[in-house]
Amino acid sequence: MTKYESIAAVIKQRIQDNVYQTGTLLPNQSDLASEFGVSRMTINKAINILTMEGFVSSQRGFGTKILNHPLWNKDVSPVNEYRGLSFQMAEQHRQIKSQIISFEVAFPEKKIQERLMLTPQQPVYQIVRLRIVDDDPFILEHTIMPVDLIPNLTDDILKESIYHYIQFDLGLQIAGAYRNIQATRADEFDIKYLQCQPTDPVLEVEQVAYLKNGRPFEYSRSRNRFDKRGYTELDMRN
Amino acid sequence: MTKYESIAAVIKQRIQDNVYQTGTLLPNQSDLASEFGVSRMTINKAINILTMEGFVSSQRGFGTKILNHPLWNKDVSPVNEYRGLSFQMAEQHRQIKSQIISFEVAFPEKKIQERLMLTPQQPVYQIVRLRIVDDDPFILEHTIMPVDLIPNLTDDILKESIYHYIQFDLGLQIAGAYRNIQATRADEFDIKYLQCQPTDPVLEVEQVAYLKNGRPFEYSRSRNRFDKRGYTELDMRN
DNA sequence: CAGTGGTCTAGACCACTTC
DNA sequence: AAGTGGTCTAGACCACTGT
Repeated sequence: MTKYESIAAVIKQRIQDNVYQTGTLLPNQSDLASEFGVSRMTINKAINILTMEGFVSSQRGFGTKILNHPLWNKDVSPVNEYRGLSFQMAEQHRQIKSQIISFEVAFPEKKIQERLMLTPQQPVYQIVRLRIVDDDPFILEHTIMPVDLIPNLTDDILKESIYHYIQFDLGLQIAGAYRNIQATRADEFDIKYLQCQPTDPVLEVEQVAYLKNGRPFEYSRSRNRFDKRGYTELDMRN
Repeated sequence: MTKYESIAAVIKQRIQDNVYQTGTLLPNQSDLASEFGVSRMTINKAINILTMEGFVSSQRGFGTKILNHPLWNKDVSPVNEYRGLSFQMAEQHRQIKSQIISFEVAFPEKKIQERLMLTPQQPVYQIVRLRIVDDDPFILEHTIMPVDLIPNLTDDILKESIYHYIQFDLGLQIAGAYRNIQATRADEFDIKYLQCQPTDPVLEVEQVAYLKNGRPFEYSRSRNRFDKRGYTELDMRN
């Protein structure tokens, strides 16, 4: 934990505890620097974090205003995506179960070769999981990963969190992801496992996730019941 | 234009010109600092920009690898959203027309009062526009904005870019936006103006956009023909 | 005008990777 | 051990805001 991260956490707590009130200004950066006994650049970095997370907004020559709008809660996507759906749901005290529909190894088809930068001879896992939240079918997840990058994948890991396994057990560093979100019609799989009607729309999140070394390690298509879940994000900048 | 922005632009150009090749490492930060005649922190900030934009990925103790994956092109969303759809389409050399379906002033209903933080007595614009790209109906956009914040809105502005008017003519600073993306069924409006079938799914992007002073200035629902357009984003971090 | 945040410097120390 | 990027400092100058 760096200094600017801890300071950001403290200020965030003060906002949530109403020590700093919504609509008012934060103390100026010099004062905060004195209080925390750090240089102003460190305060600046802390405030940048809070800006990206939507807690404050700075204006040169004026100050840093506290926003903390109730609309955006912890459900917003980018922040939580890499901790996986399991983590996200636990945070909201919701029970998540993962039912493994299929779990196979095969050679990748052409589109997957391109997306995951593989040769036709590099085997991949092909996983289909149904994510069930509070006993309702929620998301049907088709996941494809290169075997050489994610070795020794087991049923037990799939039932828990793949992301936890990748980051903590394998020690791989995630750089980010490319996503494409679309509305589609329900296909046979959706009808069967998500228990939806043939005429129901489905929200599909297609994702390619990358490691810091540049290698893509996951291609996934998450098919969401349209009436159960949307994709939410907070997009703030300096 | 700051130093780190110009340096980021130069390095980006070198990547696109293959002076720095995909898969190799960037020169180290000290060398780049010498070359550009700036301190290393400035180089670091430049590289942070390139990281967020998906061009490179750094690993402590190793170096900064050049990614530049062909998958993500200029169509990715967060970067372009605030320049408006007009700008985005112009960049891709596509012709966009905006047909004004309706343009009224009214008192806001309850949901809008909450979203835009208004009293029942503060009037809002209610705008419905059909965005037509290359002669095909693309998006049906329902936009609601407070009159006091965005005065003197005219048909001419609506046919061009609202975002240009807000940022350049009114001089307002945009902080960011909250979005919720869902799949829904086509309603009567969609069928009529997007020319879709009653059973077609529709991709709806619901957005509340905020100014730096904390005030929300826009609530919009963009209804996209499911077969014409998805929502794409690149989500990279340090 | 005084006060604010944004940028920038020239160094420093440290965590980490690779050999 | 050598080299890398991440953090941090103590200052400085500047652009911008309010009155």
